This record gives sequence, C-alpha cells and structure tokens, in this order.
Amino acid sequence: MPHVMLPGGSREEIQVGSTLAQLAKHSLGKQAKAAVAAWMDGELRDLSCPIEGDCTIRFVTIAEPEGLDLFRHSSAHLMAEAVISLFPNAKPTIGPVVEEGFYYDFDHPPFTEEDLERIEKRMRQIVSEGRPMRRIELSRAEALEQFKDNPYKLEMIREMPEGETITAYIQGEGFTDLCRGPHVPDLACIRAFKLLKVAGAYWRGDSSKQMLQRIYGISFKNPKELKAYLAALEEAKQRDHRKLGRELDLFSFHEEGQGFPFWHDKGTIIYDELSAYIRQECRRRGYIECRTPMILSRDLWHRSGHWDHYADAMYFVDIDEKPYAIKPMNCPGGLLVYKTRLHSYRDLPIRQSELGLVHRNELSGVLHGLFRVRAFTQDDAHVFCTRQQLTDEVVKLIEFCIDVYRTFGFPDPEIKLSTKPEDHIGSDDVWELATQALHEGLQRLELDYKVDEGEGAFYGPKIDFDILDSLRRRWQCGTIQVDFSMPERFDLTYEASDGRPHRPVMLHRAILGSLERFIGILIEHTGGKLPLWISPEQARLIPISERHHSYASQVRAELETGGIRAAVDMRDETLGKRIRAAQLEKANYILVVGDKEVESHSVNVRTRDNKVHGAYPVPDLLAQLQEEIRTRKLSV
RNA sequence: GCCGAUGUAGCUCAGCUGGUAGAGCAGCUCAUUCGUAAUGAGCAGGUCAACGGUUCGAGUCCGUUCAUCGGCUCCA
Repeated sequence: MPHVMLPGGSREEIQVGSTLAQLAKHSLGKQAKAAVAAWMDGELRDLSCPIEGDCTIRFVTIAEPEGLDLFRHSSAHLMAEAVISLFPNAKPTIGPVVEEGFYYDFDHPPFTEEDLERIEKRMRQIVSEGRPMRRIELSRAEALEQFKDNPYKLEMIREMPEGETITAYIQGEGFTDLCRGPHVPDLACIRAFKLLKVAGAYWRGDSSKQMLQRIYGISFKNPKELKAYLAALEEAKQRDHRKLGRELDLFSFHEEGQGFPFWHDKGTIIYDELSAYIRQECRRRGYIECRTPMILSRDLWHRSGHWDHYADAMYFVDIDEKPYAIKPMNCPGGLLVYKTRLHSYRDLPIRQSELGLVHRNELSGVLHGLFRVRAFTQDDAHVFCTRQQLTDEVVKLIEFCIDVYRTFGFPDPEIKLSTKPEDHIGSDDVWELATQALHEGLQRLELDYKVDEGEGAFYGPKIDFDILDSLRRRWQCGTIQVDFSMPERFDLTYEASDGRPHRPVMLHRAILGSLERFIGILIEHTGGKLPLWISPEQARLIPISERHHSYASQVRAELETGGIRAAVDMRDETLGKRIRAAQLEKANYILVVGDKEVESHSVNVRTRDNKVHGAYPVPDLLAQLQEEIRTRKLSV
C-alpha cells in the first residue's frame, strides 16, 4: 500500500488507486470541502486523480494564489458552457485566468449587455445543477476528431508537441473542453461570480488575425468577497482621475488635440509643485539640469538609433525644407550637451537631469486620460560615470526612487531586474558588469526583487519599479537603465588619469516616469485629497456673514504672504452650503470666520476628514501649515 | 489602428413605437446675513457631436465622419 506524506510530517497508508478526494475526506475531515486541488510531488493535480504509489501531497484551497487561479480557470469553463448552451454557434477558443479574474474568447458576433445577463443566469443554473469535472486523456487523433468543428482548438492541438498527453474536461455529461487543467472537482463550488464586460480581442493578440469576442468575469468563493470586489470597482470609478480632473477643475481634453492634456490653473499648480519637488531633490543629490529642444534634425534620430525602433511613434515636421522630428525621448539632446566640452574623469559622475516634454504618436484607441497621452513630461536624467562608479550610482538612484515614492505615501515598490535579451548589442563582459552592478545595488540596500531573465532592453539591463496605490493597483513608474548603445553611437568620452579618452558608462533613469501620468495616479491614490504641499487650494476661508468679508480677506492676505494658497468664498450662500462646496472641492483647510474670530484674530479650523478643530490664532495656524508643507506631510 | 458601446444645457441624466426639447445641480438676479456637508423665489441657458439621406415632418430611422468610453501580452 502506498505511503502518503502530508504537511506537518504526518503519514498515511492508503489503498492503491484511491483518489486525492478520498484522501482529503479521510485526512482533512470537515475541511476537505475547502480543497480544490492538490500538489502531488510538486505537481498540481485534480482531486479525482488516483494515488498509485508513494508520494507527497499538499491540498490546495483558493486562499492561495494557485488555488484561486484554478478556481477562476474553472469559472471560465463554467462560462463557456453557459455561452455554448445559449449560443450553439459560438466557438470557444481560449479561456485563461488573468490578474483580476478570468476571460474566455469566442468566435461569435458581438455579445450585448443583455446577452451577458442571460449568460450569467445560465451559469447560476449550471452551478445549482452541479457539474462534476471529469478529466479525460485523448490521443492526438481522438482530440482532432473531438474538436473537428473548432478550427481554433484544432490549431492548438496541432501545435502541441508530439508525445504530449492531450487532455480534456467533461463538465457533467455534456460540455467538453480541451484543457490542461486541473480544475475544481465540481463547478457547483463556484458560488459567487459576475461577468464584467465584453470586448473585442484578436485571436492570439495578433491584429492581423480573427477578431474574437472576449467576456471578462470574476469569481470568488463567497458572495461577500464578490460584493467587496464590486464595491472596490465602484470606489475606483469614483476616484477616476478623469472625473476628478473635471470636478476639481484640474485639466481637460479637447477634440482639437486628441491625447494632449490642457492644464487648468489648479492642475498647473500641481504640475509646478511636482516639478519643483523633483528639481529640489535632484539638486540636493548633485544633479545638473538641462533643457533641450523639442524639435531636432531627423539625422540626429538616425544617429541615435531611435529611427529604427521608434519611427512609427514619432511626429515629423519640415523646417526650411529640411526634415526634422519632434523628440520622443530626451537622451539625444542630453548627449549633445555632454559633448559640448571635454570631460575629465574628475568630473564624473555627471548627473544631468531634464524635465523634458516628449511627444509620441500613440494609437488613438489606447489613449486614456492622463495615463496614456501623446505628449508628456519625463523626469528624465542621464548619469555618465566610470565603470568603477557604476554600482555606487545605481545605489543612489534606487534610494532616490524609493525616497520619492515614500514622499507620496506609496509603500515600498515592487522591483524587477531585467537581464540580457537574446537580441542585444554590446559584449558579454560589459553586460555582465552592468547586470552585476544592478544586482549589487539592490543587494546593498537589502531590497527584495524579482529577476526577469531576457527582458532587458537591447541596449542594456534595467531595473523597474512598480508602486502600489491605495486600491492595491500596480503602476510601473521608475526605471533605471544601463545603455551601451548611446555612448558608442555618439562617441562619448572622458579623459582618464592615463591622459587618454575612455568611454563613460551611461544610465538613463526616470522616477515618476511621466509627470502627467504620475499626477493621474496620485489623484486616484488620494481620491483627489492631495497632501498640503501639492494641493492647489490649501485653505478656504468662509466668512459667516457679509460683515466678516474684510477680515476674511485680510487673513487670506496674511496666509498668502506666508506662502499658503488660500481663497475666500464670499458668495451669498448659507454657511452650510459653502462648507459643503469647500469639502467637495477638497480644500485642505476650511477656515470659518465670524465675530469671535475677528475679535481674537483667529480662524475656526475644519479639515477634509470632517473634523472641526476649533479656533486657532492665525499666526499659529500659519506656522503649522508651513511646517506641514516643509516636511511634505501626508495630510488627511 | 481594430472590435463594441456611447454622444441631448457647464455637470449628471430623462425624452415610449418619428409630430418640433425637459429635470436636478452649477450660473445669474432678488430676498435672506446665516456658527460647520445642500435657504427660498425668479431668470437665463440647447444648430439634440458633425455632415448626408429617408420622410409632409428626424433628438428619435439609415449612412458617413469625428470624439469619448470598455477592450485588443496573459497562450488548451
């Protein structure tokens, strides 16, 4: 009889051919129901899988990532059955799990919202009937026969390597789908799900191939979690920066400039504060700043190599019948600045920053608020250093990034190091040196990071930073890239102690990435309640009645003199209404002034969290706000 | 760029099967001068995205264009 090793070191002896489900019942008792699959000697298996010999087993529940993925993958199959039963002509293609839920692509005319509801209803019916999932193994010939009516499945079967076991799952007694599995033992356990949207998607993501209809859904083990998820979606909708941007009068978009943001007064304040912050941080760290032209000769883009890789995304213009291009990146301009004089090794490292406005011709369909635009400002910088300085510079850059993210209340970022891709330039030893410097930089700071083998740029390895916002969404912002290409192409040199020219190492880096996009992220992260230092309206004065207008104006002037952005609401409206308006417009401090305040030269303070803090002498409040700004405090 | 949906007042939206546009909020005026999230009354505001077609008649039906929104790596 086989021996089974279970977690915690317990051993069981069981009958040959017993299934994992039987084992679960036996060893887990009541908890067996929570198991959706099991690791058998390190491989994920269906619970219906028989145990043939000694092995190590660990049961999987949907509390862990693999279990949840499998559960959602089964959900996709549940949806597929529902779709096929309602639309027998639809041809199922693939139905994988994605980061948030699952989808299934069908070859079928577009589905409507009503179709979605019908499908969901049918899914509920299927769940209530129950569908044991049965795994079957097929020979290639059987598989080709079984799926002969579905060209997509046939294509997949034909692509499978010779000799691989082809499997399919039968749901109950009917719907059968080609699938590697594993799956939950019975679809009946999928109790909470929602179909979220329909969209067109290409077969295999290739725009030259057939357009399919994709249905996205999400599933959970209980309705409570589903409800929480839908609430989070609703919250995200409320925080949509496009909505808040309009409501808070920050920016707008116009037909006259598709994908080009128009910054209003308040948005400009945010933009300027953000720029000033980055400038200040750069200067503190020994950066010099430059500013290079927006339009540069097309020859330059040929020389930089951008033409070959980037021409599709560039805008062009002719001047005096000579060809020019609008810059999609700042580096070539920055390199020309570097080359204006000879550099000694004593000058290095040179850290040259540029808040550079770049234009890129993104496909019209991918434009999205401030997140995806056609013109944006990068907080760019190029570091020129010697090979010996590389690791130190990398450490400084990583620290810089993390420091900036903390300032905005983003916890430690997720970090990814990408190494040499197949298609690359530069010698192996130089790649080795640079990659090692990136590893060492991260290790010296004792940071956790992931390695993406072969995902680096063709011109060098890189580190990317993903920040997580308050809704736990991930945003790629910072990047540190080593570049072996540009110094060669532009013949960059510095004079070393041996009196001869040497090639410097070049690093590109951005921390925020795009100021526009970062502002969008910040708006959604904070729900529009920006920290004091970057907030467009830091204080709003509300005089109780007309006779307090002049006092309110006087306090406003005092605050403005002290560097605070303040406004007075002198409208002939009730106090309550004006307070409500100030709250909705997200002024950080709402300062009510009436007879009492006039008399004591104070203001009555209310904050955005709906707290009334009572009277504060004006000089005290001013000092407090100044301190809050100076320290860039994360405010309520 | 491709697929689908949407486009009515500054904003959010109503307008059934074609008969000539309506509400709330915001704005303006007047009254009110108020102590912590919506005072009341009145006024004004629209080539119904644009263009073309069908019709006696189009916000409504058809076509084209434009813009916006949701998607278009996740490999059974």
